[in-house]
Formats: sequence, C-alpha cells, structure tokens
Amino acid sequence: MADKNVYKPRPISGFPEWSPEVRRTEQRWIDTIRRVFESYGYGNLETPSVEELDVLLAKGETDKEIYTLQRLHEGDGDEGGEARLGLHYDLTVPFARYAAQHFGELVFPFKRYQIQRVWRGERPQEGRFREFYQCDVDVIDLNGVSLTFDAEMAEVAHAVLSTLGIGPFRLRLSNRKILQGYLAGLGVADVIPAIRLLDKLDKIGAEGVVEALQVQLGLAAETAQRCVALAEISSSDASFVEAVRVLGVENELIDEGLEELVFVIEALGHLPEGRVVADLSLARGFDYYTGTVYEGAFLDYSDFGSICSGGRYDDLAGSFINQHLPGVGISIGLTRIFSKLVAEERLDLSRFSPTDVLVVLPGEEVRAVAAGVAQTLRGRGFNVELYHEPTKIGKQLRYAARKEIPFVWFPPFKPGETVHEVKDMAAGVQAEADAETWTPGG
RNA sequence: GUGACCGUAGCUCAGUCGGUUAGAGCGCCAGGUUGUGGCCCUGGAGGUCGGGGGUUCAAAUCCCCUCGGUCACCCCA
Repeated sequence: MADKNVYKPRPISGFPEWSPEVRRTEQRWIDTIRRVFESYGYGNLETPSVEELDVLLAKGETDKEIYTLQRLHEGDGDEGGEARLGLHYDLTVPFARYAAQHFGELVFPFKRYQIQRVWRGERPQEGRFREFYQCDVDVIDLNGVSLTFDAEMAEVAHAVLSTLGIGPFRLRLSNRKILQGYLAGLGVADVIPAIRLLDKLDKIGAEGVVEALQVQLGLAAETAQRCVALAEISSSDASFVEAVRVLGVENELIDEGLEELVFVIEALGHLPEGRVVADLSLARGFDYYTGTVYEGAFLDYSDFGSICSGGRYDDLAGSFINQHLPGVGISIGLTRIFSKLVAEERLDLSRFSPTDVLVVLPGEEVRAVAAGVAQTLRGRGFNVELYHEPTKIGKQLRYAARKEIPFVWFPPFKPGETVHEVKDMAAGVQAEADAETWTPGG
C-alpha cells in the first residue's frame, strides 16, 4: 500500500462538477429553460464544441481567452503544431457561422435557442468559470430585425428567470446609440473605453468615473461630468427621454436610440413593476452590440456579476457571408446563477435520488417476486430500484434513508406469503399495499 | 495577464519557543445475535503535513523555488 503510486484526484478550478443530487436540479433547470424558449417558438440548435479559429476570431477580438484544441502528438508529422480549432467562447459566434452557412435554407426571421457549455480561459472566481452553460436565444433577419424582438428578448429572459424562481432580479436596458451619439456630440474620441468606464458607475460611483475619464482618457472635467450625468439617468418608464433632452446634447443618433429604447420599454410595460428599467449607464457586453443592450442582475447580491446579458447587433454574420444579417439576442448565465444559489443554499434540492421506491430484497428465494413488484411499479411510472443483495433489512433501510428514497416496499419475506407492505420513510408508518393500485398519497 | 493572501485525513480545523509513533470533530466501514433507517455505544480504515531543495543533531513548524487554491483587478454569463 505504501509504495502504491496513486494519483490524488482534485477538482479543476473553474470547471464545475456537481454531485448527482445537485445535477438533478440543474437538469430540471435546463428543461425549464428549454420549455420557456420553445413556448415563444424558438427552435433548438446545437453546434459542435469547437469552431475553426478563423471563425472564433472573425471579429478580430484576438484578446479573447480561447482554448485551442490539439492532438497530443500533433506536430510530430509534417502538419505543424499550429492549432486550427478552438472551443467556442460563446454561442453567438457559432450561431452566426451556422446562419451564414445555411443561409439559403433558413426561414426568416430565424429564431433559435442554444443551451450549451462554453469555455473561457480566464482566472476563475466566484461566479466566474472556465467552463459554463450559456442559454442563448437570438433572432436574425434579413435587412433589419423588427424592434418587437428587442422587447421579446427581455420578455423571454424575464420569463425564464421568474419561472426558475431565482429570487428578486432586475433587467436593465439601454441603447448603445444614445451613449454613442452623446459621446460623439461631446467630441469624445475613445468611445469604447469611455463606455466601459461609464459602465462602472454603480461600482465605483460618479466621482470615481469622472476621475477615471479624466485620468485615463484625458477628458476635460466638464466633459467627464456631462458623460456621467447621462449615465446616471434611469427610469422604469419613458421619462428618461426628458432627462436626456435636458442635458442639451443633440444629434440624430441619440434621437434614434431614444426612440428605440422608448419603444422597447413601453412594449415591456406589462411586466411586473421594477423588473425592467431603462438605465443609460448600461453598456456591458461585447463590442459588437449596436442598439438595444440588456443586463440582468440579482437584487439580493448586488455586487455579484451579471446573470444574463445580450443586445442587438447590426451584422454579426457579415464576416462569413456577403449578406446583411442583423440580429438581437440574449444569453442567460445558467451556471453563474445556479452556482450562486447552490452556494447560498437557496436551492430546493427536495430529494437526492430519482428513486421513488426501494424494493427490499429479503432473500434470494423471493427475488422473483420482488423483481416483479419493481417492474409493476416502473410500468406505472415510478422510479424503482430493487436492493441488489439480501442483506440485513436494517442495512437496506439505511440505504433508502441515506438516499432519501421516500418509500420502501416490503415484498413477502417467505415464498407462499402474499402480503406486501409499503413504508413511508418520512412518516415512519408502514401499511399493506398492492403494487397494481398503490399511490404515494393514499 | 497583474497583484494580495492561503496549502495538515474525504470535510472543518488543532499542532506550544523547531524535539521522539502528527491529533480532534464530522463523515465513511464493521459490529452491538436471528425481519425494519434516523439516536446511542464499541472497534476499524484513512495523512508523500501540496511538491522540490536548503538550514539544523532534529522541520508540519525557519529560508528559497515551484505547483495548486482563494480573492481583487482586467474582462465577462
């Protein structure tokens, strides 16, 4: 034993691995999400875990932490060691590739959802993984996507999050055109970095942002202040428009953005108060978003990261096909949400095992009877396991108790006997039963 | 990628100023007689003290390197 060279297994940080009990709940979540997506008429797509690097990097965002795929011995031959494939970093890019590739067969507007793992080679942290599930819904259309869909995305995300019962949350919406037009109107050159800084408003505060804009981007104090003034605007109705007008910067792009955001916010007016708000500091997400942007967060854990996000993009598939394919979509961070609720012990892990009934095996001479009961119950839709060996009854019961199996079935202990009994483990009561008619309730 | 902190049984941790066979609780396994779980009692298994090197008569303890982890930044679900 001492000289046995064992590899001591350890978890790999950033790659979640749930126990069967927890995983069971996660699978229920996935089922729920799928049903909600389908209830809005979205069809499923599953793309390979890998894409060609040319596809993954098509937008030129080479700073992304992409895992590449290589054979261990690749490069031994004359093929060279350069990786050609990478694990997908999100689901939007594979979707865009798919849409471009199958362009001729699609029915537009093309609505699909995708629930798959994605991989990012970043440092793990709470709520931040290197392998995690994303649940994406997107619509793409030819020559312009109806703004109706911008509202639908938020509605679907809202439906998913409330159906899952994750506790209080809020979806914040904005439109990049507003911020972009405003910054252009103020003569700010570094639009993207400025947007990133403004997005930190709730994190580092107005003063922090003003200072960062001056120090990092060299903006004048007054300009920085006017930027923050815009970012501070938020409202759950269309009143944000007036607040923007007051700031006195005007151009076409701002008008366009305001008009779109008003349309979307008003279309979502039927959702519960406070669930959806217009928040002009919002700018998070990928650079390719051009119009509406979304971000969802827990209200209970305000400094936890975003739990869903998305937006409208002008032309995602443009790098793959000579067609204009604008779209809008949203992604729900299943793993992030789920892992947080697991950590906070807020998940209803009502039962560990899928087993409804454990059939006791009193002895080999009644195995056939016991197995018959198990089959009968399975035929009636119950999940049933038959104890594998005729050990002490106490041990079999302990097994059921530890797996939190709610019912234990006692077939007759001797051949020739006919009485079956069922024990309700939680109540501790045992009564005669018939496998053909027994029901858990009565 | 940058920075700070942390690594002792499966888990949570104790281990004095360096000192002999490294401990506890929980968990796990087996018993406590013949057909019934949770409680209790008894016993048992389980540790390269993250790894390597150094200082020393002697290292879990001090020093260096390294690997791993956590958190913050970056970025984002």
